[in-house]
Amino acid sequence: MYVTASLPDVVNFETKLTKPSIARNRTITVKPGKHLYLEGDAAERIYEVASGVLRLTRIMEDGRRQVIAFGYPGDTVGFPSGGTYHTDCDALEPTTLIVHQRADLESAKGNPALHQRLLQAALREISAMQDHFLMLGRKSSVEKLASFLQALADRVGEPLGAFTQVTLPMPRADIADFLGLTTETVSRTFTQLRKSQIIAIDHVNTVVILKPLALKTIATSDED
Amino acid sequence: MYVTASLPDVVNFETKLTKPSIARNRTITVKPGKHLYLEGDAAERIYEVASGVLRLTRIMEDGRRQVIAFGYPGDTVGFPSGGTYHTDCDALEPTTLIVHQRADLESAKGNPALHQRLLQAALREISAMQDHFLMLGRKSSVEKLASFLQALADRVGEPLGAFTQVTLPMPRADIADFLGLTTETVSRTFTQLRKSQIIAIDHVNTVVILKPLALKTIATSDED
DNA sequence: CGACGCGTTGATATGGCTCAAGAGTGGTGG
DNA sequence: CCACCACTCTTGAGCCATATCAACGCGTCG
Repeated sequence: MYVTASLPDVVNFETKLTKPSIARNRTITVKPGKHLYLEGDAAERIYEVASGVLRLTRIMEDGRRQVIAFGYPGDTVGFPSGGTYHTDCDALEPTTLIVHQRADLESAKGNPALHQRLLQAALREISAMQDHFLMLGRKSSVEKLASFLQALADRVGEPLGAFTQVTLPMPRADIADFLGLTTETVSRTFTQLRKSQIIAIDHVNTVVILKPLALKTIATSDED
Repeated sequence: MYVTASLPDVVNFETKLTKPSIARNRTITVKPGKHLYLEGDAAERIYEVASGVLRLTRIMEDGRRQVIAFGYPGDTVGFPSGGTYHTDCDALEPTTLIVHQRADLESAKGNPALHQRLLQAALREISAMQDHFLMLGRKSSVEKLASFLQALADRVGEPLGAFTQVTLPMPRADIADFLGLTTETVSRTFTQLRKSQIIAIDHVNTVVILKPLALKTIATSDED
């Protein structure tokens, strides 16, 4: 109903143990465009992003879409509720994931340390989502985009000379659906930030932050 | 900075045991306008609403506000992240709460059953917030208000003859800040739903749902 | 080389915001 | 019990930010 991908060829399992403290985990890889899970699927596994980027989306019958989150390395996705997933999840680039069992989150019996890790990830998730609410509900388009770039820079920015460079693995439409805007508005807002010399756009998906302070000021013209 | 209430007189503790399976809990009451906690406070307790209604908010420096959620009986609030709360929380009406210790959520040692309950509450919270994203990012004002009324009706609606009645303990401004609108737009949208005979407004804060189907259709003109 | 997908830009439309004025509503004190 | 006041809600008029509709450029791939 929501997607074209068929599940069986979605993932490639490799039986590979990680740290002893987080034993029994496997690693899988997901290729761009392939779905890790769909809304409504039975949620038996929880995934920790090791490399790559995931995209979590919610889609309405009429096609309107909301990108709930992007999953970067260190993020954990697939928290179940009522035994099922509540978003779709696919990969924006080749992504490797550490697979955990739902039971590892929901019970401390098996592996207390892992249980603790997953629990803390869920709590961080709640906190992050609360931030995003403020963004969706109360920020202007520049503030939204500035916040978004700021967050990416803090998280996965790479130094480029004296500046910070951010690579955007997602198309404009995804940024729009994440921020509650249209692609046109996202594009215009990029242009606006570029013309005011706050950012430079190398390649379409490569942003250099020229004035970190100015960006931060716009992004947090509000932050509590 | 954010509020006028002083903390010390916020709560009234009663040492009262509840079910044996959830022992060691206390009940507290919070009066309307009093804060249960503020953003940034050390999060040592988690609260389960027994009666009344709570309001969770996030406020920006310039005063813009987002209502993150309303806490109705059965809801659990105060999930910590990094040891602190990430919203403000106050009461809309006299509210009684079951107090849990942060440790009961973060460790299964003390009371496994309670630990499980709190964990499931956190997972439900994540799921509920994902729904709210779609609302904030992608719905029109009528859709937002209809969804809001629909959710309240499902949750706390009371039969009134053949119809369902919903009491709104919060002012229009709170509904606006929850839905990412202004009070004026909320008011106009109420009028719109009233004029189209979908709802009736008895007293300002008492809504009767006349056409449940029509309301649901508007609310989920999108639902995935 | 052509076609398609994505991004940008332009022109116009519009939903919801802002500013402003009134109408309910509830509380308080004379 | 009523008069007043403060506050919330509603309604109106106009405006503005973002959406919509449309054209075009650019890069990629067959």
